[in-house]
Amino acid sequence: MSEEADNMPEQVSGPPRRRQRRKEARPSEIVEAALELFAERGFGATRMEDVARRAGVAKGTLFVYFPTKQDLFRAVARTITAGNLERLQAIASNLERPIVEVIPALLAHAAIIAETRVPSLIRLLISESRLFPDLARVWHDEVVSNVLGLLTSAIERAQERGELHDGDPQLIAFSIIGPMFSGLIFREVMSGVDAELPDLQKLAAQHAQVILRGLVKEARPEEAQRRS
Amino acid sequence: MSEEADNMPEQVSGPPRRRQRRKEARPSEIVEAALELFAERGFGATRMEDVARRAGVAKGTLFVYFPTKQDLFRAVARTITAGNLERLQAIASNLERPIVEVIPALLAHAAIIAETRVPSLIRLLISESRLFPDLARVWHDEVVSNVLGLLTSAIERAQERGELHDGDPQLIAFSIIGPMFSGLIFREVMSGVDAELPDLQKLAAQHAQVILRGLVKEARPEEAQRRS
Amino acid sequence: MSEEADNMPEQVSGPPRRRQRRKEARPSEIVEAALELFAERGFGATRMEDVARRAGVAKGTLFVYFPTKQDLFRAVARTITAGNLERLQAIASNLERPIVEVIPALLAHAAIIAETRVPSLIRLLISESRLFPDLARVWHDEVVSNVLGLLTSAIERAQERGELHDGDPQLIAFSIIGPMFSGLIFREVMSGVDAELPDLQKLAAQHAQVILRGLVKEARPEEAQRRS
Amino acid sequence: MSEEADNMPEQVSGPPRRRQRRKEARPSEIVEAALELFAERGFGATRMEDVARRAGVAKGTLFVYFPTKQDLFRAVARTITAGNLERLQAIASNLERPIVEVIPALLAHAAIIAETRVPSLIRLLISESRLFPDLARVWHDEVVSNVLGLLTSAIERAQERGELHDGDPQLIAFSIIGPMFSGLIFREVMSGVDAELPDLQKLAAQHAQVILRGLVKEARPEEAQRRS
DNA sequence: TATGAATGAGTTTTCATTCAT
DNA sequence: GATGAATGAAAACTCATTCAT
Repeated sequence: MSEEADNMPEQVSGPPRRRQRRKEARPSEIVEAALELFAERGFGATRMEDVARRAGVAKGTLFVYFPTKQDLFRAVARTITAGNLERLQAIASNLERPIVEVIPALLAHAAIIAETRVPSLIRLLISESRLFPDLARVWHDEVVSNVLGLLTSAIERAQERGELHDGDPQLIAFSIIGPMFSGLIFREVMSGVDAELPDLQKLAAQHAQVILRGLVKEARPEEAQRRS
Repeated sequence: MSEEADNMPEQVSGPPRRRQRRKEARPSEIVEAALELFAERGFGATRMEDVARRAGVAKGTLFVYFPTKQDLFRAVARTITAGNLERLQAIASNLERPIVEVIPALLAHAAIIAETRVPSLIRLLISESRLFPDLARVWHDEVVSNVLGLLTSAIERAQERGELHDGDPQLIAFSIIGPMFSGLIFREVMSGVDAELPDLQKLAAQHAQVILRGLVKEARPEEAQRRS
Repeated sequence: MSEEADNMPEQVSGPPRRRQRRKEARPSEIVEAALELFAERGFGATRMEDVARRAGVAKGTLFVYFPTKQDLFRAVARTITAGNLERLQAIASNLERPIVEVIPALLAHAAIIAETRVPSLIRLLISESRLFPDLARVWHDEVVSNVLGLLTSAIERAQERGELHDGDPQLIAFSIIGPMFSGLIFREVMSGVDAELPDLQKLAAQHAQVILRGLVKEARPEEAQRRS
Repeated sequence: MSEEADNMPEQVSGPPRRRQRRKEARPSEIVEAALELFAERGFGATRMEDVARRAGVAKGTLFVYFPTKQDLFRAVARTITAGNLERLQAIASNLERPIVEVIPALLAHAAIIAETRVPSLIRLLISESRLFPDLARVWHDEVVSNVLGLLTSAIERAQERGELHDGDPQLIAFSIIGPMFSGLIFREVMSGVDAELPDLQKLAAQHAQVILRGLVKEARPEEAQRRS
């Protein structure tokens, strides 16, 4: 397994310039380093010393900004949440379009996200929400319920317009997103296994087709696709 | 005598369950106790002492059967896998039926599984596969690829029979199972949050309807349902 | 300054017999070692590692019996208090005698105590009651108020019998004991200084004479002394 | 910016007292702040950061004037000693008067001192003389031996004049001052306990009466008092 | 000089693991 | 085998002290 400080060239090279003063930058540098390590190894298996090393600061410096390891983790969690809030804006702004366009776009977007480090952050949140119960709450309130809420109301509107079949909109949201989420977790967990990983790009495209065929009333999803 | 008894650390876990002293059962009792605790708290946050207490044995006894904590975890992982293999037999035996029957049954089955402790075990595997890379491999080889494989070939056969639309069968499998898997993880992670949790029974029923409509060629899924 | 492990011959000699099992004895051995070091250096300047070394156990063993350093200190404080309670019995049993006998005996007793480690324990309590507020309370309730209370009521009885001059009995108690206490503290604090330290034996004898002359009505304290 | 501000450790000590920025005053302001904190918490439990905050300067500034924490403590000790030297002058100038006047005045003076912060300084010296052996020496040479010396020679002169009974003058000094010293320590240590604390004013008056009766030859102490 | 962010040696504390009984 | 007291390496955390600004 790879030790830390392997892919952070600016750290190891040359004599470490000591005692740089950059109070503004420090906390976020530390949070960023911690985020990487927590995502790689989880909370318990990450040592403060490793975080310090990756952030390029002394062990004690961490405690200048974060009194305990748990506080550091909470800051990391907040950063993750905040980062995803931005992403939400982009999604939200698209949800006014016709549902037959929204769904493929949303799924394609999910496939793109899967190429970022978001999947490993999701894995982190799934793992550590056991030990940090409020983590699940924050993540729910600030991210999950938003995505789900926006999608759900878009579905409701489409149902009211008679475009979609009836059905609980929240569950329909699961029907739409679920396969992408599962694929993303699958890839994340199985990345080390030399198994055939699902191509999320293709999954997005194919699932869009299937789910639209299942959801859209009287519609030839093929036509819908063609239009977009 | 025990003047300091009030200073001794009190464990969070309940009263020690003194089980029947059956020598042969020891290892599996220990594994069972460890399974519960690992699922509750994760590998890192579970102390061997807690496992011992819950198993009703002395700390040292754990090491008689499992040389290290990691070995204990591997035994736990093996048990989880084995447990699910049995479940697989049941699923497999049903996959010969017409696909319009298989899919609703499979989803209903997933909804039932969600009521067991399987979801927390899945969470455990998602969490700890970071630290135990072979865990992901074993889990993949023995469980996931089996389920996915069986379902995939059922889909292939149905496609060959002209019952289903074309499409990558493996990705179709994700379209089918993904929403249930996601709902199950959602419930697991958000159980502590007073949020509206998806009803997996309903999700299974509704998703079956939607996905069949999306997948089945020329078929009125309603008819399919009626037939079953 | 003398390093530890200097006056504990049985510790250093020979290969340390490891892993001796003496659960009964351990806590008190540790408390005893801690007591010595706390008395020598105070709470803050005593390292747990030193306590462990002096007690002849591993660092971790301390934490088996005392979850925190503060808990260890509290156990030490309790031991000190308990030890002095025994001493109190001896004093109490003598207080029924005529006051002219009681006072010289009490002062002589104080001079003897001064030869034990009690003075350094008193110093410890004076020092650390700042950081451990309940320490002062316990010490007051269990020791000080007892000594003072017993002496005070002996004085009251003597006043009622017309043997002693009037006056607040509690303050008279200070007049009696105060010089011995002060001398004891003086010796404790100044022991390292090559100053002339008061001989507490002589102080006890002389102060008895003086204070009796000041307290006893119509009495020739010389006669009182002669009788005893 | 200061996103983590809420994670920063909040100090127990009050709001930073921003004092006038008078360069010359700096060292003594620092010493004063340190004096207060050392007296409140002792040397070990006082952090340099606390001292800086209370002195209204930056942490680094302390080290401009005092190379180490121990040096700061020594400066504090010197200040205490110096402060008391002044007090000594006042006492000394009175010791020429008749002993029956000197003793009550001295005791009354002690009762007044008890209302200042001197008792907590005495406690500090008692506590820290363990770690700072020269502290005891300085304190002895510059304060204690002076008081004791002056009082002792006053007693000697009175003995030579035939006013007082025979006896070791130094021990007589303990008989005189001891109760006040003890009462002062008692109040200091037990101030947090809701116990009955001795009234030092009354103790001074009553002990003066008692001790004079015990010390003065052929004298009615009542007359002596009346004269003063 | 004054500052306060940064440091790192030193302590406390944890807990998997050992081993005498 | 079973036990649980004891261990000690490893981790979290503290704080006097340094030094770039």
